[in-house]
Amino acid sequence: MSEKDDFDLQLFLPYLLNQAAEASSLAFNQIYKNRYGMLRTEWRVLFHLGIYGTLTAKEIGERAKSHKTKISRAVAALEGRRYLKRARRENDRRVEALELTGLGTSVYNELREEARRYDSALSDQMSAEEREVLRKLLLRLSRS
Amino acid sequence: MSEKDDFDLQLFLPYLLNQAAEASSLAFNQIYKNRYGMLRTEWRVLFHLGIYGTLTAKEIGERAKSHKTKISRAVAALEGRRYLKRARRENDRRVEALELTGLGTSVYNELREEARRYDSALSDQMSAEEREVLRKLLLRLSRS
DNA sequence: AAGTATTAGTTGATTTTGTAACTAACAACC
DNA sequence: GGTTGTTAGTTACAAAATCAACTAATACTT
Repeated sequence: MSEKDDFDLQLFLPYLLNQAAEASSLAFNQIYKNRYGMLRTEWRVLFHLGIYGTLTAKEIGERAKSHKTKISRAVAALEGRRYLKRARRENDRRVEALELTGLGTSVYNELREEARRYDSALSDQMSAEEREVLRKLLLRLSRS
Repeated sequence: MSEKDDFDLQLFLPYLLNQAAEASSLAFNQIYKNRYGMLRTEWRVLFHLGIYGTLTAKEIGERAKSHKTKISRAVAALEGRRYLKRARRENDRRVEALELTGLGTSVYNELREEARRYDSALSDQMSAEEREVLRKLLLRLSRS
């Protein structure tokens, strides 16, 4: 424990953010992983489609700041599990509109409820003002 | 942009934290990666040793919450680059005490200065109180 | 002191990610 | 209308992370 140097890694924001992100998503990861065999990018795609209805792979990638190969693979996996379907866009046949199936929607609904509960449990550890400050700053950092 | 669902992914803490963590470490990653060819776990090990002087692989793993195989490989890589040296502990020959070499120390010193600058640039985007709240909450979330 | 259990750390196989090159469709320019 | 450039998405290969099995040393138990 005795430091020979006064740099505090625990206070270095990129490190601290990573530790907090990892610790605070651990239990949620287990849910989509163990219960539905989904990967991180897969649940993100699922949520984007659940929330926005119809999107293209490119749009999801931009929103989630994920590379198109990751999205491509996640979409293929979700399609294989019959959670989503693709529809080529007639006026531009490079693009495909992605949309959840009934099955995908019901999985999304379940996971969304889990997410709500999970987020509440985390948020309960802070006051309303703290929560506000935290969300504001994290959003700011996400954009920078 | 039109949502068909009112769940806000941008406000879901595990997601938001991950986005913020990723965005805010991106530029720093480039520094240790491009300048020293280091990987994430490698700079973490380097920093732990730079800060605490001497640690075992196990201790680093506990502090950084990283699995021992990751640490083992990072240690091997840093040793190969002559950034650290190992010393078997005589009273318990399973354990090795890890310590930075002169070269490792100087790399650590440079990176530490980069980290300080980098952290200041991020912190400058917020008020002193905001910074305080953020750090406090992130620490709390890291432990949970 | 022999046998079993633990612990520190490493290695190998599998899975996942990242990078680059690719295909197919469209756009722009001459 | 043919060449060149761009865009959406996929595929192939390399790099890295994860998980399980392993070795070597120590600790417990009888």
